[in-house]
Amino acid sequence: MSPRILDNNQLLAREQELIDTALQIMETDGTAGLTMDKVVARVPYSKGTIYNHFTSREDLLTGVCNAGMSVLAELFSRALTFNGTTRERLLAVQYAYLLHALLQPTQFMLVISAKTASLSERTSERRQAEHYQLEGRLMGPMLKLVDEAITNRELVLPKQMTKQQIVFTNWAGSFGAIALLINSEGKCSGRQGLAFQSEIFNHANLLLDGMQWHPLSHEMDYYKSVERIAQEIFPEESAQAGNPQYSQRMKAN
Amino acid sequence: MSPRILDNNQLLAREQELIDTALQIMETDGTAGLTMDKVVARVPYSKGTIYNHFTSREDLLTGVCNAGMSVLAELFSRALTFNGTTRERLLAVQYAYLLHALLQPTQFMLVISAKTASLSERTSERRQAEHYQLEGRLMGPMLKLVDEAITNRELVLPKQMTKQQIVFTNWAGSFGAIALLINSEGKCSGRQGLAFQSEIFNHANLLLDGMQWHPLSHEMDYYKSVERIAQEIFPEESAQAGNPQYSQRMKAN
DNA sequence: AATCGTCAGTGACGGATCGTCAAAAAACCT
DNA sequence: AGGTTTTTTGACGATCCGTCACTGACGATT
Repeated sequence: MSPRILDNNQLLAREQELIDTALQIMETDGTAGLTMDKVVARVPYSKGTIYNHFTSREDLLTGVCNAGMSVLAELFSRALTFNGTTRERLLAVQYAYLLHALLQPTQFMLVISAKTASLSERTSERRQAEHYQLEGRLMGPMLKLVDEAITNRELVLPKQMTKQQIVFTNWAGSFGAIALLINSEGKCSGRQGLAFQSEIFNHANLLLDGMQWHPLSHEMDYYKSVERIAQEIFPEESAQAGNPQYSQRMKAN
Repeated sequence: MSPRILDNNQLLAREQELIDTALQIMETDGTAGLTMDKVVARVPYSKGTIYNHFTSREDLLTGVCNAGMSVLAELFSRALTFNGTTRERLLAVQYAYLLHALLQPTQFMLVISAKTASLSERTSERRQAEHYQLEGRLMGPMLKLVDEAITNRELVLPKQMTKQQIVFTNWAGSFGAIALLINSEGKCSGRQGLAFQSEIFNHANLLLDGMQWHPLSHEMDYYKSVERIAQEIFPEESAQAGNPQYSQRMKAN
């Protein structure tokens, strides 16, 4: 009656292997350069087997996207362990978001593509559900942070705004700034490197000041906070992302 | 020596015709559904002729994007004629942006795709230059608005921020909020219609309050402003975008 | 008027890609 | 060992991109 039931763990491992290879290809050839045939060539399975895991190329892309969201959730958790005010910890989360975007620009942009009709329509139910669940895992901690800020009296909810809206508006701001900058390397006259980072934090600080999330930016030096976040929470990642001074211990100048 | 010289105006007209057909296809089949063969089928020219105008499918996409930016620039100009404070007029520009996104979601998303390497690498020099020039035509008026606000004393430049950064951060905020919402119809639990609009304006108002652009949102009812903008400047477009109450004169209830 | 030279236009074709499916191989059961 | 069910395979049809050898239209020249 049941000749062989495929080991579920083995299946998941293979799925991860496929996602990893897909990501490798995308890092060199871009999203448009990802081809099922290329994946087949790099992997000991045939095309048919791959299509047993992913219903289409788009389904595979959503898989890569979900994998990225998963590591991002991990970064968010770490960010929230920062020792500081709620506003500083929110900044830490945004810094994590920025790091992720710098280290994995392809995956970062994938999040918006995944919401496109042409992608989501061709994505399997299962993976779509996984996607929503991951969104929750990203939003959840930030909602809790807002709660905490409210009970701490560091934030009072602006008129007719919900906690969800607070989180959304912060996310949207970071996303927009990063998305517009990340694909403008050396195009619009001279913004690069540190400018990138400061745009994101200018935006975040203006927004947080606007909603009166204390301490306001004139009451506290948030540039210092960002440096502390980079050094204490994300030294490795900051170094990789092009801020070598934050890496553990470089030969001092 | 010169058997036949192609009329330049005729060429431009044909190019526009091709862009229009491409846009029509994209409206029904999505960006991914745009195919050169489909364009050929709808047009009295052969594939070779089309490739005389556009070096690749991506070049055509950039052409469609540029056309969208051109009408957006027109909307911006109209928005700036609103009779009100500088901050109200900036809101009008953002409202124009929102309208454009609602009416032409495909073209709206194209702006970010156009910055992707896979697209810009395959776009002709000519059209790339046109693209940058259009960016200028969008940014220019907003820079002038910031200038005006500064001389009016309605805005003082925050520490270490340039006028360009002010404009960028506003643009990024609107872009992020719209981009995240526009592809979430009925997915994330219940946001729709008016919620869409209010998210964008919550974000803009928080940001503008944060940079102390007067009058602040507690000093003035900006919901009223938005309604005035919709009625006085964009009645037709607002109606099309799903706010029928703003259309010129409906049979009153 | 006949001929020639130039250039826009054409569409069949090569190469690449997606996703399928009939058949082969492998695993399991008795 | 033989039979049954699951899994894998890769050749194949369909689609799409972009090219290029060819066609034909038009003006210039004789």
